[in-house]
Amino acid sequence: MVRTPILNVATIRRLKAFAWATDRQIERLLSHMRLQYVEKRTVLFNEGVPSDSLYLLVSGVAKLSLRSPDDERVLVSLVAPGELFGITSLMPGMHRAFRSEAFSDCWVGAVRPEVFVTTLLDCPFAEFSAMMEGTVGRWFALLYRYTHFQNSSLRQKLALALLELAQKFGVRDARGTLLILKLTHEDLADLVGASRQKVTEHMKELERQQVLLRDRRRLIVHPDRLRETAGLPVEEK
Amino acid sequence: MVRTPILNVATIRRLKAFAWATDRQIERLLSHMRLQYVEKRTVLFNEGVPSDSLYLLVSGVAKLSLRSPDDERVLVSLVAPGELFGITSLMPGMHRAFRSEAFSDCWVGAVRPEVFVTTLLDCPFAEFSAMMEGTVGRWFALLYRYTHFQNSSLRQKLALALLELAQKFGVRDARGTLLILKLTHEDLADLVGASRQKVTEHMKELERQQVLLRDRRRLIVHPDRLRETAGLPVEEK
DNA sequence: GCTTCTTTGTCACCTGGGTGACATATAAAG
DNA sequence: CTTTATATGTCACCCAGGTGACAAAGAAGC
Repeated sequence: MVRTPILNVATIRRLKAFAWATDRQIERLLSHMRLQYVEKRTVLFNEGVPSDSLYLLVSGVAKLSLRSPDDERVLVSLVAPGELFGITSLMPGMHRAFRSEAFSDCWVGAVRPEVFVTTLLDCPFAEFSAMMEGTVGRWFALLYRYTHFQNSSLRQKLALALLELAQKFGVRDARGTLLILKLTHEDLADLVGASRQKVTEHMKELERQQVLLRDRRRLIVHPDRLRETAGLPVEEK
Repeated sequence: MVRTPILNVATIRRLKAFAWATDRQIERLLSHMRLQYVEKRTVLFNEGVPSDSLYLLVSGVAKLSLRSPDDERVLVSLVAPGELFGITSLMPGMHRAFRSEAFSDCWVGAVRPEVFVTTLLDCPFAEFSAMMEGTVGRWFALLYRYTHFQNSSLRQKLALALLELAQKFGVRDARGTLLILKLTHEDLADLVGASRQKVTEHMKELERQQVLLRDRRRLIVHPDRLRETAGLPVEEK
């Protein structure tokens, strides 16, 4: 039998969660928090689904993971009691980046992100979340790339890196997406953590496969084919 | 000769920066922004230094990098015009995670983070930054680990992952830091993106070297020696 | 034009870590 | 105390990618 934990200000303080908040704020927040028991191995949310809740791990251990190209699970992080997770919910329209599941039996508190922001910060949710997106949103893209690097071949890493570059520096072109940057193979190698020589080899190969082409020192890439070689589900954002 | 760009609301809109802000807010922000020209290869800030400015890339390309254990440079990201960078300045007392330098000649605008927050969001800086730290701070630790994985050997990755776990799940113990978690080698393998077998081998080796020891199925690690095998500067944070 | 520097392309060779296949421990279940 | 499942150890073998070395192309300077 499982004893339901008591969630009050003292518990929160012991967990060292919301350390910056006042007792009054925490009380208000708790009154909006749904506490739930999650059995080991149960999935709380899956990557890709819309995110509408923010979670506080009260006890147990939670796990964040994602599926890599070759269908392996990458364990991104283990969540400790007192940690907030499901943070994509703080950014408007952002979908879950990772799957979350209980690594052991857990007690989890869930709040709506709007409630979270408006109780702890005296500011409209829409403004806060726009701010978050504008500042840390970019870092998420980085985390995305790096977590997906795990268990990927050099070819896949290259494709992933080029995709990110295409989003940032690409302009539409008759032949594909032109990167307005002069990148050497050495730069690319540093970006994906590989040797210059192997990057050269793979770039040649990608050219051969029509995934990209070069006009002088400028790259023109074909995003759809890049997604494919990166082993991503074709289409979507 | 270099022509100084004009920074006004129209320019900002063209750059698609601060898309969520009103014209008035942008005007106020611009009045506090110092515009500077940065020549290719010039370092704007180094990893590890206190962060007191937030930057907007106006033109050119900037580069974020870090030094890996074996003293190689890891190119973490290339920054495009319109992007904000130097975001650690939004979190109190946080030091720069990466070095930033001009990848090409750049024009960069700098603001104090307090000004940034208080002009764009009607809320005290201290509250906002505490909130940021409490929510996205954890994600930075993740990004830190993953960027440092680049160019690291399996042994170093393991050490890095164990360090992170020690911070989250460790309790002081006579013999070191005890991880209150039962982790299988398979879990560790998923965490660092390696095969179970090799993890077993390296864990044995780390035991032999007194970097960690096992009490039944619980791990006791020695953080300082872990830092060392991870190739990190010993001590600090 | 020639010279020099940087970038690309292609080798041959080596090594860290993946894979499959076991044996042995340890824990859980009955 | 058995039985069964799950974790750990160890090995032989293979391969992606690192390393060094060098040639060929572009760029840039003079």
